[in-house]
Amino acid sequence: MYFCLIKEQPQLVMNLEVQIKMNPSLYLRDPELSELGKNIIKYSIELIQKNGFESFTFKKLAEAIGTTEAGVYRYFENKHKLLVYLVSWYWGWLQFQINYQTNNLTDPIVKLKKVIKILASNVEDDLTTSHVDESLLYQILISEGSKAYLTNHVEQDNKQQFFKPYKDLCNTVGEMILACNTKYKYPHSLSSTIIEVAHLQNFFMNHLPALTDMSKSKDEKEIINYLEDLVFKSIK
Amino acid sequence: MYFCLIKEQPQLVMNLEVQIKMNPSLYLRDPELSELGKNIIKYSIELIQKNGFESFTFKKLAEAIGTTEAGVYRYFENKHKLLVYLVSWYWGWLQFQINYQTNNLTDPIVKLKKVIKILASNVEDDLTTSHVDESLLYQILISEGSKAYLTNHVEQDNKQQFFKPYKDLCNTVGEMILACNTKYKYPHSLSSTIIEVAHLQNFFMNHLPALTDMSKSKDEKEIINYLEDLVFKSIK
DNA sequence: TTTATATAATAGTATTACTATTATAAATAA
DNA sequence: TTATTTATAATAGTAATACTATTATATAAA
Repeated sequence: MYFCLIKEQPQLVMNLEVQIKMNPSLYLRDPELSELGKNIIKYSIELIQKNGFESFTFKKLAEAIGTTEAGVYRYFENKHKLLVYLVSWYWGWLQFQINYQTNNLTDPIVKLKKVIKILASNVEDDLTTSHVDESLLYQILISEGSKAYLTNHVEQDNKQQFFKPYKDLCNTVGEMILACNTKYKYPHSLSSTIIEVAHLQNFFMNHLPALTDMSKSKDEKEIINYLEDLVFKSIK
Repeated sequence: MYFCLIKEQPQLVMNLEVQIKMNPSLYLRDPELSELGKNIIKYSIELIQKNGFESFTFKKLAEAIGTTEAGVYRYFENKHKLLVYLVSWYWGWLQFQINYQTNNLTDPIVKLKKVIKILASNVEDDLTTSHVDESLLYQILISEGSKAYLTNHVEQDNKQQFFKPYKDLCNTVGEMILACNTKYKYPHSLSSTIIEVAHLQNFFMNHLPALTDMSKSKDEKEIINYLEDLVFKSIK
């Protein structure tokens, strides 16, 4: 299980809050368990989205929060692990969203279309996760997501299960592809292709429009159309 | 024009050498015009491929070559511009390869298949480019290629035409897609998708096999099969 | 009350990414 | 020829980054 519902302030109201279960190897101290920890998550999302991962430092983060550099280091070993934490959090949250939103659907094609839409859409901030702005996190995934695994230490990171949420999601989508056509030969590859291309085309559309055909409208609906065309022609 | 044939050692033999014309904004001094410059290219390819771009520094490069850090800084402003230089060089070289190898083909489908193969294959070292090992450079493109544009300064870089070779290649492949089916709606997006997915699936196959269906064989021919399936079902 | 334990702040260090200054060599002009 | 410009290279820095070690403070248990 990757997520659970927890009660907060049980003495006041039944305030259900979604919490994504994270791999403990990603952090030194669980950021969910303190105000400082939650601020580290909140402000790192803001800073990385605003200035990019390269210019993001723990010193700048600490200044934004009003703590010291060492304060941040007590929670995360380095900025790369913090990025992997944020990216994993997003995959876990997406997994929850997909399960939740496709739960009631029976037609596998309708289901897969819904998933493509979820993968390629900038969501509104989910208010059940107070310190995480999913909309900003989606932007981070587009611009910085692949940097979580494009390193020289991917294989060690993989051994520590850092990419399990991504692989789980890829499996879920792969199964939905097979539900449409059991004979399709590349369910996992197509699944990772949809996920990555959704982000890439979004980045290109906004920054390098010559690499897409969605340059004029800059509308993510066009990316959804392109992906639907790609996927359903492939598995038909 | 992005490439030309130049003569070297004309007094000895007609030794034709392919030279890729590079955007002068990428360097402070043209590395092609001196021994030190050529060594910077050669050893940066070796070091980045071996240890990854993050751990690559001008100091380590200088030590490998036998010069000083400041010696490298005379050629490149920073390591990111050097990466963009290498990536651009590769796209220019690929453009040349594609033009050269599909020149004689008339059937647009045969032509596009050839292009997919070129895009997804690890080439052997092209001996006409003495100081560049294309095979290592291909590995760099897979692991580090997207870092050339996934920055906060993409748009400034784009204004300086840093990504022109990539866009030109994307256009060439896009035209070949249209030659197969003039009514296909997403030639540029499909083109950038093929190029990026060729690299991504290769990386996943070798490092995160759960994200692909080519994990057992680890054979790039399977990536070519997957891409052919994807492309020709899409444009049919 | 003492002692352990957790947490936080201070003050460092090694490395990275550069830059400014000085030195040397080659090319050209007087 | 010598003087002078120009180009190139080496030395020695600096500011910022990515950490770490040590010390201080607060809290909780014995």
